[in-house]
Amino acid sequence: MSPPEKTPTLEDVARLADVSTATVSRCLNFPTKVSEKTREKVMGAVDALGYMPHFGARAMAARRTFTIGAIIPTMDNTIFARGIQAFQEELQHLGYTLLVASSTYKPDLEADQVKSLVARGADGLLLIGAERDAETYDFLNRRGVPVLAAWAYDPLGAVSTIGFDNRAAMHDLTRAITRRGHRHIGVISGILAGNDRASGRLKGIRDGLSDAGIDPTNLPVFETQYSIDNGAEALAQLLATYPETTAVMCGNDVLAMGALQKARDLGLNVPDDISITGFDDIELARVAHPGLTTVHVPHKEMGALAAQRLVDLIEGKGTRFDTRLDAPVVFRASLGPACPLP
Amino acid sequence: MSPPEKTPTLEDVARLADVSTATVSRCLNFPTKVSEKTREKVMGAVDALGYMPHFGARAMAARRTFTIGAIIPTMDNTIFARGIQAFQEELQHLGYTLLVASSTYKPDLEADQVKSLVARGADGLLLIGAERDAETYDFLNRRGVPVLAAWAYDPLGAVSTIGFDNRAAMHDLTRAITRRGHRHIGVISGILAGNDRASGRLKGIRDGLSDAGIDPTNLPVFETQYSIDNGAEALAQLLATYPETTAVMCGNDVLAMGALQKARDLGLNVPDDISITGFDDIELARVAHPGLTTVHVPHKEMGALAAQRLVDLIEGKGTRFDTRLDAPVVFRASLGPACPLP
DNA sequence: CGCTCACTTGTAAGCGCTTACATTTCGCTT
DNA sequence: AAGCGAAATGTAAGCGCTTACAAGTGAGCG
Repeated sequence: MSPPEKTPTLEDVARLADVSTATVSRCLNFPTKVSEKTREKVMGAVDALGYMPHFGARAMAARRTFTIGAIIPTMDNTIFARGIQAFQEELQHLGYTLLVASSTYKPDLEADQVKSLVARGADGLLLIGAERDAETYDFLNRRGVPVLAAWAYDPLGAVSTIGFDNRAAMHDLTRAITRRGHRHIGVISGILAGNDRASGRLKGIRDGLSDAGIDPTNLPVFETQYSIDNGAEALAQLLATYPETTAVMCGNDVLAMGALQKARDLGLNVPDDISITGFDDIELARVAHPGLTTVHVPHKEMGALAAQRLVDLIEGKGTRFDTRLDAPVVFRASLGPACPLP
Repeated sequence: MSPPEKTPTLEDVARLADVSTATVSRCLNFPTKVSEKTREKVMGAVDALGYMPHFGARAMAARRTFTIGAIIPTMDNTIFARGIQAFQEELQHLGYTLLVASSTYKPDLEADQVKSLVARGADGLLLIGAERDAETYDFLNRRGVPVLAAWAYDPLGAVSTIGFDNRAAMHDLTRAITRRGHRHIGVISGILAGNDRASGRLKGIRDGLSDAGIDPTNLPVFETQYSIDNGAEALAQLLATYPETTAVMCGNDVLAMGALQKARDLGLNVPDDISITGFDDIELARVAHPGLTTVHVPHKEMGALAAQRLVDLIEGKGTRFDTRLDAPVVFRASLGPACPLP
């Protein structure tokens, strides 16, 4: 085992190519600013040495990193995967690198990660949802770091947003359910505290029920962390407490999958005995049996657009963007007959 | 909108606390090396200014980042999520930060990311699987960057590994299947090229069949990327070509889920008409209907141990580790009766 | 009461890169 | 052939932090 060789530096390259460090730097960053001949010499030296610029040094000298940070609540399920994937692809396209962190839905962890990403030199940040401490936004603002809140649409909020209207989408879905004649509806929601998406969705349900003349005051709401198991567990509890329920609206598809499985385990037929709906339209929703009626979130579109907007923000091509996307209801077999209309 | 204030530097803190920059630095990095009194002064100044050390500068000066990079093939499904989650938690515990990149199963993209992570100053790297270009390992070796290959066990390979024996695990599962009397077995595998886990698993199947006196030469193998849809599609093709098949072994749970759904769509009963097995034991496998017989991969244990080993490697507390974990078969309803034993 | 030694603190030299500014080179014009 | 501006290159000053080394400060000791 030979001792690790000193990693080559810009200076080594300069020496080997017999030019100044400035020329090497220019050659790497602005190839056109250098003559054909020297460019070849330099590139030859770069290859020969296997040189790679030291990121920290570059960040320090250039005050730019071409890195963007994203903090997502969880990597544990695929809710955010598609969107982030698209975000990252578009970013790469635009010449930026993505750094992802996961906050496990903890606001204070998120706050720390914001600082850490900024300390790491992130040129901009993608955050999920728009609701968070003003302190965090202040910090970012003071530092001059652009932020984009995705999975959210709030043109009046503190920062640029891109997303859809969680409340409106769930409102639509609720209307579809009440129109089918369902009167006894239960909700399995994600944890509401500090999660504007979850609370927006719940609001949509309540509003939808009101519209249909159903008093949402005593709406059964079971709040639990997003996971299949929790969804299953919640359904069991829900039905134990409110056996008259004919439709269960879940805060996302993962919970709905759990509910679906549990319903089957309980010997219930979906949708004949009970209807179940989700939110997100992840792959699973489509292949589930029965197919899950849910709200389609335009993950890919949102991710790609988010990248563009954020880069625009970073490069000063705008100071505020709010983009609203459609999140239509997708009807599949899990929502079905319940009662004839009254 | 006020202009972004200059972000405070170590020097600002030093000035405010009326000490030298060296003292501030020491105070932050080795609190014990500084007197109680100055520590308070300094920390007061740090808070007052909202100071955060500039990561790049620190990396450059200290030649350490306390950052570890991980490159996983995909974030698109939950295969790696649990393991990485555990890895990250343990890392945090040990005072390190995790940087994740996704290679989308492309070896050359992975190679680039290795370089990028090293340029970013990663003190060590976690890679998935042990099979890759010697060039990459050479590079890492020359740079003196420790690597740990997870989801792999190969004490003779180029680098430290932690994982389980993919071949042996699948061999066990195959034995269980042949013992039930299945003779017509089909395989839905992940892409084999450049994926030692996928090929190890296939080898395990072939070996298992040989053991049972079944010639694996003409074993039907459908190779496809990991996704539910692809699993479904592959099952359809498989059954169209080999209708006599009574058991389908899938390269992972995601493929198996697709196969399960498709089987139902085709009006087949699992396991009465056909048995289906997976690999990984993700949450879905347990709640699926019927429950999926699969190989349990000790994701959490592997992730946590990987963190410890890698940090040991980085801190010079060893130069080579190979850890082998158990990956037992988990029997659930998807593997069932087929034929009475011959 | 002066001296040693163990702590604390300060000084200053980089770490590897970018970039404003100075200088040189080169192709043309006159 | 001299002169000129544009293009190419070099010089050197940082960017914000760590750390070897020097210097200062007291407590404890004879």
